[in-house]
Amino acid sequence: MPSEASGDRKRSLHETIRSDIEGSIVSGAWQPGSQIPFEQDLAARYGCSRMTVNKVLTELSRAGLIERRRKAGSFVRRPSSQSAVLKIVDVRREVEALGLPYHFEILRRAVRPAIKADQPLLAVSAGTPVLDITCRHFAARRPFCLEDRLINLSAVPEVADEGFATLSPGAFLVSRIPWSTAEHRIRASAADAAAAEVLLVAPGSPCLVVERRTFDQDRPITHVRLVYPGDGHEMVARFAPTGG
Amino acid sequence: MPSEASGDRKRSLHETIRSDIEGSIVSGAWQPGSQIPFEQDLAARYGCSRMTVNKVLTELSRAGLIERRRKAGSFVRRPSSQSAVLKIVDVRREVEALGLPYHFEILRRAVRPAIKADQPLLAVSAGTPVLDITCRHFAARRPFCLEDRLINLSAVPEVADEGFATLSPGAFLVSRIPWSTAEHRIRASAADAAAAEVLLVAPGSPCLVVERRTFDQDRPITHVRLVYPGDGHEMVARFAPTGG
DNA sequence: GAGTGGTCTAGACCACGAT
DNA sequence: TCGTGGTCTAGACCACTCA
Repeated sequence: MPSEASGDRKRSLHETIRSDIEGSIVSGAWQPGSQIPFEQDLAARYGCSRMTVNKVLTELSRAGLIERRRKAGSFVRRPSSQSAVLKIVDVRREVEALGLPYHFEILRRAVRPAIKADQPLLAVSAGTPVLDITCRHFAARRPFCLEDRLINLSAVPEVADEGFATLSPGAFLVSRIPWSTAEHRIRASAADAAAAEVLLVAPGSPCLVVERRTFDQDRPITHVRLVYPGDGHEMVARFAPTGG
Repeated sequence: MPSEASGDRKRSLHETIRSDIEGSIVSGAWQPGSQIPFEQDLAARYGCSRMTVNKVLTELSRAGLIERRRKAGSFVRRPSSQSAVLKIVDVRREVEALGLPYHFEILRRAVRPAIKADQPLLAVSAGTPVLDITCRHFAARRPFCLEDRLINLSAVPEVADEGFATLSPGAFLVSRIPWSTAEHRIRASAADAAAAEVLLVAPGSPCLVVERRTFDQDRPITHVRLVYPGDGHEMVARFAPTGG
């Protein structure tokens, strides 16, 4: 199994091991759910110490390719539905990173009880008070992003009194509210009439839509949908194989 | 600087160290660009071996929080403009995660010298041999994704002889080639005529476009553009703030 | 040249969890 | 119970790079 193949440039031992295992998984040679060799066996096979193998398997575990259980061993993880792990900061930071002046405006704001249609977005029972807010972000005075947000007021009651004079709803929440989990969805979508009007694009033109649900210990905090118009917006990411 | 605070029982030493350093960085106590202590100093400060500190700093480096240079030391990285950090495994795994049968086909394949137009995609000098390949991925026999890929043959010469009979180009590369960095761009785009025909959608309909450039130690390996048709495709991500 | 990070070793002890 | 992974050590050598 050790590759030691011809033409391999100078690679460290753990890189070689990792590449071998990753290849076996991605190629399907090691099926999801199947057990991979124990650390000791891999160490013997590669003629190295267990630490070196452990480093590789720990990385693969963090990367989500394998799952490890004490006493049981390590297993190829079933490809989870998550195809992406994503971090997003704040629209303001996003705009300023482009070197453009930023401002935003609140288009709509209402405190109301949650209705059934809210539940796929914000998992609260009907009747729970929510803050329903729409906001438009600008970069260099041009519409940059449309934000529709629901906030669970039973989890964050103090938001009801916030005027969002300087901080946008998203920035306010980030600064005040702890959260434990977030879930993102990214997709391409055609602009509907309302979004097209607000974003100054033609109806039906492609938009990048980012939806995020944020939880604190399984308690829903907020749901936000960000609509970025047209080809203009790119999300750029740079990362290394194992890093978070 | 060691926390050693009350109630920190359950955490391992390297978690404690990581948390301390991460805190100093995100709180702004350690400004971007400033140097952080050497491994030996941190080891002495925490009374542990250099390996333990090295593990933490390697993780932080992979996570993009710090930058490390031999002889010079480790430094707090300036927050980059990246709005997202993203991991994508492989289209095959993506499809199988949806519980759908997967297959792919090679639509076009050519070995040719790089031209100037390639340079924004793959940073190789003109004339360098590249493999230019187009491939269509299917989920449940319906077009799922269109892949246009350039591979730097001077970095990966063995790919020129690969038939991609069972492994798609992406899976093949992952299984064979080490990489140190990848850069992703995600955007919404209107399907052009060619893509629309191959993906069986109407021209101009919104598509999710993911572009990825992969490097091994600053040497370009491959550029790939994945076009996912319509509203159908979502990238879902779940993550926690700690960034593990 | 000298000092840093990058990697690796050959041990060790512990915690967890399957049996 | 007892084998596995999780963690840590106290060394070591090498490669890179700054001075």
